[in-house]
Amino acid sequence: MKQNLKKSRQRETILKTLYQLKSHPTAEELYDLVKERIPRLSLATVYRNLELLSEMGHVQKLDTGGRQKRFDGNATDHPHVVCVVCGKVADIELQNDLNFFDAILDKRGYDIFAQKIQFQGICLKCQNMTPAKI
Amino acid sequence: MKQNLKKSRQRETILKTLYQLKSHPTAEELYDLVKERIPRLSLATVYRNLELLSEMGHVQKLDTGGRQKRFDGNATDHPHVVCVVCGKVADIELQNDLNFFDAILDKRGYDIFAQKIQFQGICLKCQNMTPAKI
DNA sequence: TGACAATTTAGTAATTATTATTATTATAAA
DNA sequence: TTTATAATAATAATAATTACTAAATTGTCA
Repeated sequence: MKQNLKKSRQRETILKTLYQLKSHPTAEELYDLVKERIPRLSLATVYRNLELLSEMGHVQKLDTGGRQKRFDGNATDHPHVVCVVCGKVADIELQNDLNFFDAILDKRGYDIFAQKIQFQGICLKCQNMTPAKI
Repeated sequence: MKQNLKKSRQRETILKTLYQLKSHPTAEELYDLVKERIPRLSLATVYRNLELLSEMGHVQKLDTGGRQKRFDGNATDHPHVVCVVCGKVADIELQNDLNFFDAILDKRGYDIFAQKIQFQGICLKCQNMTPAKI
Protein backbone atom coordinates (compact mmCIF):
# COMPACT_ATOMS: atom_id res chain seq x y z
CA MET A 1 0.00 0.00 0.00
CA LYS A 2 2.87 2.36 0.79
CA GLN A 3 4.19 4.36 -2.12
CA ASN A 4 7.20 6.58 -2.40
CA LEU A 5 6.87 10.29 -1.97
CA LYS A 6 8.46 13.25 -3.62
CA LYS A 7 10.29 15.31 -1.10
CA SER A 8 9.76 18.78 0.05
CA ARG A 9 11.02 20.24 3.28
CA GLN A 10 7.50 20.75 4.52
CA ARG A 11 6.31 17.23 3.78
CA GLU A 12 9.39 15.62 5.24
CA THR A 13 9.26 17.69 8.39
CA ILE A 14 5.56 17.06 8.90
CA LEU A 15 6.07 13.31 8.56
CA LYS A 16 9.22 13.23 10.67
CA THR A 17 7.64 15.29 13.42
CA LEU A 18 4.58 13.04 13.54
CA TYR A 19 6.78 9.94 13.66
CA GLN A 20 8.71 11.32 16.61
CA LEU A 21 5.60 12.05 18.64
CA LYS A 22 4.01 9.45 20.85
CA SER A 23 0.91 11.62 20.94
CA HIS A 24 -1.92 11.80 18.43
CA PRO A 25 -2.14 15.45 17.43
CA THR A 26 -4.78 17.26 15.44
CA ALA A 27 -3.67 18.86 12.19
CA GLU A 28 -3.54 22.18 13.95
CA GLU A 29 -1.44 20.92 16.86
CA LEU A 30 1.01 19.40 14.40
CA TYR A 31 1.02 22.66 12.44
CA ASP A 32 2.06 24.56 15.57
CA LEU A 33 4.93 22.15 16.14
CA VAL A 34 6.26 22.11 12.59
CA LYS A 35 5.87 25.86 12.39
CA GLU A 36 8.69 26.17 14.91
CA ARG A 37 11.02 24.74 12.31
CA ILE A 38 9.37 26.23 9.22
CA PRO A 39 7.87 29.54 10.28
CA ARG A 40 6.21 30.30 6.92
CA LEU A 41 4.37 26.96 6.93
CA SER A 42 0.73 27.06 5.96
CA LEU A 43 -1.97 25.12 7.77
CA ALA A 44 -3.37 24.01 4.41
CA THR A 45 -0.03 22.37 3.65
CA VAL A 46 -0.33 20.32 6.81
CA TYR A 47 -3.86 19.23 5.93
CA ARG A 48 -2.91 18.40 2.35
CA ASN A 49 0.08 16.35 3.32
CA LEU A 50 -1.61 14.50 6.15
CA GLU A 51 -4.37 13.54 3.73
CA LEU A 52 -1.83 12.36 1.20
CA LEU A 53 0.28 10.52 3.74
CA SER A 54 -2.73 8.73 5.17
CA GLU A 55 -3.99 7.74 1.73
CA MET A 56 -0.57 6.27 1.04
CA GLY A 57 -0.58 4.37 4.29
CA HIS A 58 2.26 6.23 5.98
CA VAL A 59 0.12 7.65 8.76
CA GLN A 60 -3.33 7.01 10.19
CA LYS A 61 -6.26 9.37 10.47
CA LEU A 62 -8.29 8.92 13.67
CA ASP A 63 -11.88 9.76 14.46
CA THR A 64 -11.95 10.09 18.18
CA GLY A 65 -15.15 11.93 18.90
CA GLY A 66 -13.92 15.50 19.02
CA ARG A 67 -14.60 17.93 16.23
CA GLN A 68 -11.11 17.63 14.85
CA LYS A 69 -9.57 14.51 13.39
CA ARG A 70 -6.33 13.26 14.92
CA PHE A 71 -3.27 11.69 13.34
CA ASP A 72 -1.08 8.76 14.30
CA GLY A 73 2.43 8.23 12.96
CA ASN A 74 1.95 4.51 13.46
CA ALA A 75 -0.17 3.37 10.53
CA THR A 76 -0.61 -0.23 11.66
CA ASP A 77 -3.89 -1.35 13.23
CA HIS A 78 -3.64 -0.91 16.97
CA PRO A 79 -6.09 -0.01 19.71
CA HIS A 80 -6.42 3.41 21.28
CA VAL A 81 -7.81 4.88 24.43
CA VAL A 82 -9.49 8.27 24.26
CA CYS A 83 -10.20 10.70 27.08
CA VAL A 84 -13.79 11.83 26.67
CA VAL A 85 -13.07 14.97 28.69
CA CYS A 86 -9.99 16.47 27.04
CA GLY A 87 -9.75 14.31 23.91
CA LYS A 88 -6.23 13.04 24.59
CA VAL A 89 -5.45 9.75 22.85
CA ALA A 90 -2.99 7.05 23.85
CA ASP A 91 -1.93 3.75 22.35
CA ILE A 92 -2.82 0.65 24.26
CA GLU A 93 -1.78 -2.97 24.08
CA LEU A 94 -4.07 -5.97 24.25
CA GLN A 95 -3.31 -9.50 25.28
CA ASN A 96 -4.98 -11.43 22.53
CA ASP A 97 -6.38 -14.35 24.46
CA LEU A 98 -8.49 -12.60 27.08
CA ASN A 99 -11.76 -10.79 26.73
CA PHE A 100 -11.56 -7.12 26.03
CA PHE A 101 -11.77 -5.33 29.29
CA ASP A 102 -9.36 -7.70 31.00
CA ALA A 103 -7.00 -7.83 28.05
CA ILE A 104 -5.61 -4.33 28.38
CA LEU A 105 -2.01 -4.62 29.50
CA ASP A 106 -1.45 -1.01 30.48
CA LYS A 107 -4.37 1.36 30.91
CA ARG A 108 -2.03 4.37 30.76
CA GLY A 109 -3.79 5.76 33.82
CA TYR A 110 -7.10 6.04 32.03
CA ASP A 111 -10.28 5.18 33.86
CA ILE A 112 -11.98 3.15 31.14
CA PHE A 113 -15.73 2.65 30.90
CA ALA A 114 -16.58 1.92 27.31
CA GLN A 115 -15.28 0.47 24.09
CA LYS A 116 -15.90 1.16 20.46
CA ILE A 117 -15.24 -1.62 18.01
CA GLN A 118 -15.48 -0.81 14.38
CA PHE A 119 -14.66 -3.01 11.43
CA GLN A 120 -13.91 -1.46 8.10
CA GLY A 121 -14.76 -2.99 4.79
CA ILE A 122 -16.74 -2.64 1.61
CA CYS A 123 -20.44 -3.34 1.54
CA LEU A 124 -22.10 -5.68 -0.93
CA LYS A 125 -23.46 -2.89 -3.07
CA CYS A 126 -20.07 -1.17 -3.41
CA GLN A 127 -18.34 -4.50 -4.11
CA ASN A 128 -20.60 -5.04 -7.09
CA MET A 129 -20.07 -1.57 -8.41
CA THR A 130 -17.79 -1.81 -11.46
CA PRO A 131 -15.23 0.96 -11.27
CA ALA A 132 -15.71 3.69 -13.86
CA LYS A 133 -13.38 3.60 -16.87
CA ILE A 134 -11.00 6.49 -17.12
CA MET B 1 -27.25 6.94 32.86
CA LYS B 2 -30.60 7.35 31.11
CA GLN B 3 -32.77 10.16 32.31
CA ASN B 4 -36.35 10.94 31.53
CA LEU B 5 -37.25 13.39 28.85
CA LYS B 6 -39.83 16.07 28.49
CA LYS B 7 -41.95 15.43 25.44
CA SER B 8 -42.53 17.41 22.36
CA ARG B 9 -43.90 16.02 19.14
CA GLN B 10 -40.62 16.70 17.37
CA ARG B 11 -38.44 15.07 20.00
CA GLU B 12 -40.66 12.04 20.33
CA THR B 13 -40.89 11.52 16.59
CA ILE B 14 -37.14 11.90 16.13
CA LEU B 15 -36.47 9.31 18.82
CA LYS B 16 -39.18 6.92 17.67
CA THR B 17 -38.04 7.11 14.08
CA LEU B 18 -34.44 6.39 15.01
CA TYR B 19 -35.51 3.45 17.17
CA GLN B 20 -37.45 1.91 14.31
CA LEU B 21 -34.54 2.10 11.90
CA LYS B 22 -31.97 -0.65 11.66
CA SER B 23 -29.73 1.77 9.81
CA HIS B 24 -27.40 4.40 11.24
CA PRO B 25 -28.47 7.66 9.66
CA THR B 26 -26.77 11.02 9.66
CA ALA B 27 -28.67 13.90 11.26
CA GLU B 28 -29.67 15.04 7.80
CA GLU B 29 -30.95 11.65 6.69
CA LEU B 30 -33.02 11.41 9.85
CA TYR B 31 -34.28 14.93 9.26
CA ASP B 32 -35.53 13.91 5.81
CA LEU B 33 -37.42 10.98 7.30
CA VAL B 34 -39.01 12.83 10.20
CA LYS B 35 -39.89 15.70 7.89
CA GLU B 36 -42.38 13.40 6.17
CA ARG B 37 -44.39 13.37 9.38
CA ILE B 38 -43.63 16.91 10.54
CA PRO B 39 -43.18 19.00 7.41
CA ARG B 40 -42.24 22.21 9.23
CA LEU B 41 -39.43 20.47 11.14
CA SER B 42 -36.13 22.30 11.34
CA LEU B 43 -32.77 20.61 10.83
CA ALA B 44 -31.46 22.45 13.89
CA THR B 45 -34.15 20.75 15.97
CA VAL B 46 -32.87 17.37 14.86
CA TYR B 47 -29.29 18.25 15.74
CA ARG B 48 -30.30 19.71 19.09
CA ASN B 49 -32.37 16.70 20.09
CA LEU B 50 -29.88 14.12 18.90
CA GLU B 51 -27.25 15.86 20.99
CA LEU B 52 -29.57 15.86 23.98
CA LEU B 53 -30.66 12.27 23.48
CA SER B 54 -27.11 11.05 23.17
CA GLU B 55 -26.01 12.96 26.26
CA MET B 56 -28.82 11.29 28.14
CA GLY B 57 -27.83 7.88 26.87
CA HIS B 58 -30.90 7.16 24.76
CA VAL B 59 -29.04 7.06 21.49
CA GLN B 60 -25.43 6.79 20.38
CA LYS B 61 -23.39 9.16 18.29
CA LEU B 62 -21.02 7.42 15.91
CA ASP B 63 -17.78 8.61 14.36
CA THR B 64 -17.39 6.53 11.28
CA GLY B 65 -14.87 8.38 9.21
CA GLY B 66 -17.14 10.41 6.97
CA ARG B 67 -17.63 14.13 7.47
CA GLN B 68 -21.01 13.66 9.09
CA LYS B 69 -21.61 11.93 12.38
CA ARG B 70 -24.09 9.04 12.42
CA PHE B 71 -26.64 8.01 15.01
CA ASP B 72 -27.67 4.66 16.42
CA GLY B 73 -30.95 4.05 18.23
CA ASN B 74 -29.26 1.28 20.16
CA ALA B 75 -27.22 3.02 22.85
CA THR B 76 -25.56 -0.10 24.22
CA ASP B 77 -21.95 -0.89 23.34
CA HIS B 78 -21.89 -3.04 20.24
CA PRO B 79 -19.56 -3.40 17.28
CA HIS B 80 -20.17 -1.89 13.86
CA VAL B 81 -18.96 -2.44 10.36
CA VAL B 82 -18.46 0.57 8.12
CA CYS B 83 -18.23 0.70 4.35
CA VAL B 84 -15.25 2.87 3.50
CA VAL B 85 -16.69 3.56 0.05
CA CYS B 86 -20.25 4.71 0.73
CA GLY B 87 -20.15 5.11 4.51
CA LYS B 88 -22.98 2.69 5.23
CA VAL B 89 -22.89 1.25 8.75
CA ALA B 90 -24.24 -2.07 10.01
CA ASP B 91 -24.38 -3.75 13.37
CA ILE B 92 -22.36 -6.87 13.78
CA GLU B 93 -22.21 -9.63 16.36
CA LEU B 94 -19.10 -11.13 17.85
CA GLN B 95 -18.58 -14.53 19.41
CA ASN B 96 -16.72 -13.59 22.53
CA ASP B 97 -14.28 -16.46 22.75
CA LEU B 98 -12.56 -16.24 19.38
CA ASN B 99 -10.06 -13.74 18.08
CA PHE B 100 -11.46 -10.75 16.31
CA PHE B 101 -11.46 -11.51 12.66
CA ASP B 102 -12.81 -15.00 13.15
CA ALA B 103 -15.31 -13.95 15.79
CA ILE B 104 -17.71 -12.13 13.48
CA LEU B 105 -20.86 -14.19 13.25
CA ASP B 106 -22.41 -12.46 10.27
CA LYS B 107 -20.37 -10.14 8.08
CA ARG B 108 -23.52 -8.68 6.55
CA GLY B 109 -21.96 -9.09 3.14
CA TYR B 110 -19.12 -6.72 3.93
CA ASP B 111 -15.64 -7.50 2.70
CA ILE B 112 -13.72 -6.66 5.84
CA PHE B 113 -10.05 -5.68 5.89
CA ALA B 114 -9.43 -3.63 9.01
CA GLN B 115 -10.56 -3.01 12.53
CA LYS B 116 -10.60 -0.01 14.78
CA ILE B 117 -10.63 -0.60 18.50
CA GLN B 118 -11.10 2.37 20.73
CA PHE B 119 -11.56 2.43 24.46
CA GLN B 120 -13.14 5.42 26.09
CA GLY B 121 -12.28 6.72 29.49
CA ILE B 122 -10.90 9.61 31.45
CA CYS B 123 -7.20 10.35 31.53
CA LEU B 124 -5.22 10.79 34.74
CA LYS B 125 -5.08 14.55 34.43
CA CYS B 126 -8.83 14.89 33.98
CA GLN B 127 -9.52 12.46 36.82
CA ASN B 128 -7.59 14.69 39.18
CA MET B 129 -9.36 17.80 38.04
CA THR B 130 -11.79 18.80 40.80
CA PRO B 131 -15.09 19.75 39.24
CA ALA B 132 -15.93 23.44 39.52
CA LYS B 133 -18.47 24.36 42.17
CA ILE B 134 -21.79 25.58 40.88
C1' DT C 1 -60.00 27.61 33.82
C1' DG C 2 -56.69 31.15 33.01
C1' DA C 3 -52.33 33.73 33.93
C1' DC C 4 -47.67 33.33 34.08
C1' DA C 5 -43.28 30.86 33.76
C1' DA C 6 -40.48 27.64 31.48
C1' DT C 7 -39.36 25.01 27.53
C1' DT C 8 -39.13 24.11 22.74
C1' DT C 9 -39.37 25.23 18.22
C1' DA C 10 -38.43 27.27 13.33
C1' DG C 11 -35.66 29.95 10.90
C1' DT C 12 -31.51 31.90 10.30
C1' DA C 13 -26.91 33.61 11.38
C1' DA C 14 -22.48 32.39 13.09
C1' DT C 15 -18.75 29.28 13.76
C1' DT C 16 -15.32 26.14 12.60
C1' DA C 17 -12.84 22.29 10.44
C1' DT C 18 -11.49 21.11 6.18
C1' DT C 19 -10.90 21.53 1.14
C1' DA C 20 -10.30 24.13 -3.20
C1' DT C 21 -8.10 27.74 -5.75
C1' DT C 22 -4.40 30.36 -7.53
C1' DA C 23 -0.31 32.78 -8.17
C1' DT C 24 4.30 31.87 -6.83
C1' DT C 25 8.29 29.12 -5.60
C1' DA C 26 10.86 24.93 -5.34
C1' DT C 27 12.27 20.59 -7.26
C1' DA C 28 13.40 17.37 -10.87
C1' DA C 29 14.39 16.12 -15.64
C1' DA C 30 16.48 16.87 -19.97
C1' DT D 1 20.93 25.86 -17.45
C1' DT D 2 16.31 25.60 -19.41
C1' DT D 3 11.92 23.67 -19.15
C1' DA D 4 8.43 20.91 -17.09
C1' DT D 5 6.35 19.24 -12.96
C1' DA D 6 4.92 19.47 -8.45
C1' DA D 7 4.43 21.80 -3.96
C1' DT D 8 3.70 25.79 -1.33
C1' DA D 9 1.57 30.05 1.06
C1' DA D 10 -2.21 32.61 1.39
C1' DT D 11 -6.73 32.99 1.00
C1' DA D 12 -11.46 31.93 -0.50
C1' DA D 13 -15.01 28.53 -0.49
C1' DT D 14 -17.58 24.73 1.43
C1' DA D 15 -20.18 22.22 4.56
C1' DA D 16 -21.38 20.35 9.11
C1' DT D 17 -22.68 21.80 13.30
C1' DT D 18 -23.94 25.15 16.88
C1' DA D 19 -25.78 29.54 18.63
C1' DC D 20 -29.27 32.89 18.64
C1' DT D 21 -33.86 34.83 18.82
C1' DA D 22 -38.59 35.71 18.44
C1' DA D 23 -42.68 33.09 18.38
C1' DA D 24 -45.25 29.04 19.75
C1' DT D 25 -46.14 25.36 22.90
C1' DT D 26 -46.44 23.24 27.21
C1' DG D 27 -46.51 23.03 32.21
C1' DT D 28 -47.83 24.87 36.82
C1' DC D 29 -50.87 26.13 40.21
C1' DA D 30 -54.01 29.68 42.16
